[in-house]
Amino acid sequence: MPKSQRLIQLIMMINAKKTFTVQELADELGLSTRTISRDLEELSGLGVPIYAVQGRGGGYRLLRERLLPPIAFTEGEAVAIFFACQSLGFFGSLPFDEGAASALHKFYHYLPADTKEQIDRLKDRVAIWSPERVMSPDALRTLLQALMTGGVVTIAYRSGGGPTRRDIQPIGLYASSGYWYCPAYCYLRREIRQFRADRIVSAALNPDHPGSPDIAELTLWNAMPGRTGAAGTVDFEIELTSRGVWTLASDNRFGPAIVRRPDGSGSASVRIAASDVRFYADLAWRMGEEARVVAPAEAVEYVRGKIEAMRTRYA
Amino acid sequence: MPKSQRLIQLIMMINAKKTFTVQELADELGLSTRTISRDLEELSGLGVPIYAVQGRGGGYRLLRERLLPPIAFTEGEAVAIFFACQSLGFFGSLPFDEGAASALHKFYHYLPADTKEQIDRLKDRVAIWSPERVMSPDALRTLLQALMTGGVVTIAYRSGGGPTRRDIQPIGLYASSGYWYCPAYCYLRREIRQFRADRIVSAALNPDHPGSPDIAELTLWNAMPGRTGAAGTVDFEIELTSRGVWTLASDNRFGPAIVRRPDGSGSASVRIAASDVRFYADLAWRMGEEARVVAPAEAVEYVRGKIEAMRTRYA
DNA sequence: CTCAAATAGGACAGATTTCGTCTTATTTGT
DNA sequence: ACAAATAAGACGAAATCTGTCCTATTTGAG
Repeated sequence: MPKSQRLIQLIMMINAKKTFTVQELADELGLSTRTISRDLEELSGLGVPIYAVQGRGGGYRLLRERLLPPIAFTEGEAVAIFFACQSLGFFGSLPFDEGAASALHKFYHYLPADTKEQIDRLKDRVAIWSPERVMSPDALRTLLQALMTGGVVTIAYRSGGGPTRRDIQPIGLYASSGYWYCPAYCYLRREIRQFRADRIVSAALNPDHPGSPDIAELTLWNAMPGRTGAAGTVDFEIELTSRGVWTLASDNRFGPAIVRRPDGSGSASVRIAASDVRFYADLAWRMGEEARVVAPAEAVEYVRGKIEAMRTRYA
Repeated sequence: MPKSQRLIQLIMMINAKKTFTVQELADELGLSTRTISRDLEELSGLGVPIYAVQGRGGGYRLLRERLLPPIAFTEGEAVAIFFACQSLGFFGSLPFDEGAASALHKFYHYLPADTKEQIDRLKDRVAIWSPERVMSPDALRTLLQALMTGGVVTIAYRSGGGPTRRDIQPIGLYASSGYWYCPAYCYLRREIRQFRADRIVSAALNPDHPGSPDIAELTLWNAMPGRTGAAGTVDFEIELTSRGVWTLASDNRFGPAIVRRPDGSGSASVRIAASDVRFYADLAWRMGEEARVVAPAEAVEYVRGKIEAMRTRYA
């Protein structure tokens, strides 16, 4: 095999191992150690971040960097990666932050001139915003670490009923409309719950609590549909003004269920878990006069109660 | 220069040009055309996506791919890029979709085994969700294209007052809490407006309308603060129950302004543009009994009116 | 149709690099 | 002190690479 090809093969082999000795590589490639030694020297001069540790137990190491072999990216791919990393940056306070930032740099730097131009033009014109970046990334980082090891985290949580302290075993971590949520098994309540990361006041790995392997195996996808409509379902029905139809059309809960009338107004009926009635009633409440809850009776009563409460407050 | 280094230099040179002839490279490197020809052959066999066009005016071309030189990525960077691309995918209906997907593939494929494991573990446990993916990416793609060329787009828009048809010149494109917004100069209203992409029924580039160069130079950042509080400002003041404090603490408009009382309740006062009073009153309305608008009087009246309207509707 | 500008690729001798072996020095953990 | 590693110089033999000189083929332009 010609040297040029061997070097590339070497990069890949190095890439796959963390540490290695010259002897190992020499055996694998059927070459003398001297040759490999020279090759590594050359690679090093070429920018591959390896370094040598002399002495017994020594060998070559990768400088905590894992190099990618010279993959070719499409222009489109490069642009996509750029924006993906950029939006990750906008998200603020998230586990991969620095990684994304430095990748962005390297990436941009090595891009051909005209792709750079294209990116320059778009970079100040396209963005993915997340409304806030108030929380510290510490909690997120801890949760992420627990997620990888399947460990348990002790958190101080600002819940609706006041601050609590509890052990949780994270199952996943997801961002939605600007917040990070962490579904986790709560050892205090003995069930799977969702925690909003910005309400976690402090978080620390709990090394004494082993955690359950069963829970460590759960993923976002099979933990989420936990909304087992245990107590049965009801039909939630609302009347909408024409403006209400317009506003709610883009809602992903009601939107698809809207039935429009010729005059522009409409109605929507969705089947929901009985336990979610209040939640949906609150959704309808937000719409103000544009929506009127028709069923179930419980929801109508709830809204009426709310109206009366408001009247009293504003009397 | 040894061949191995020359090959890498060649990759970079190729990367910088779109097309080139063997002669050019030979001159630049001071080698014979035959050698360069052989080198290119080798590079091609190595996976560099070049192809040749024979005949007069021919030469070598890059297969619409721009290769990156062999950059080394940190493990952290690789993970970050992976998730960045993944979340881009979750966003659905966005211009860089396929690019991100295929980059993801290449990336994953070439990753070292243990980084792969790490990613595998996280991939089903960490996600950035966007609530919906209802809209077709066509409109977005058109807007993006106009953004790059500084062109004008004719859109059919489902606005609050009913469907309209207008020419707009896009200034930017951003995603926020699950929606795509396009700030653009509207030739119908003769001012800069925000359009929500999912309300754009159809969009097509308007080649007859040249568009204004001034507007093409605007970016998201200098177009957004257009909220020039022309008509003066007012203090918007609300009272909060303790639960109200808890809920609103994470709001980025009111959150920082909340003043807590010993009993857990609180109040918040923010200075806003006079024209935004209704908007803020609606925000407060969503909180139901947990918040009571105190000032300005206009907002209090607005809420009272809303309560009465609700009473009537639910009578 | 013809010409010029490209790539495609074979053959071969001579130049150059690469490789293995041998050697010595140095570092470092046990 | 020893063993296991890297570091690096020297040198002849082997392998590769390079340039030159070919011939074919493709393709656009006049």
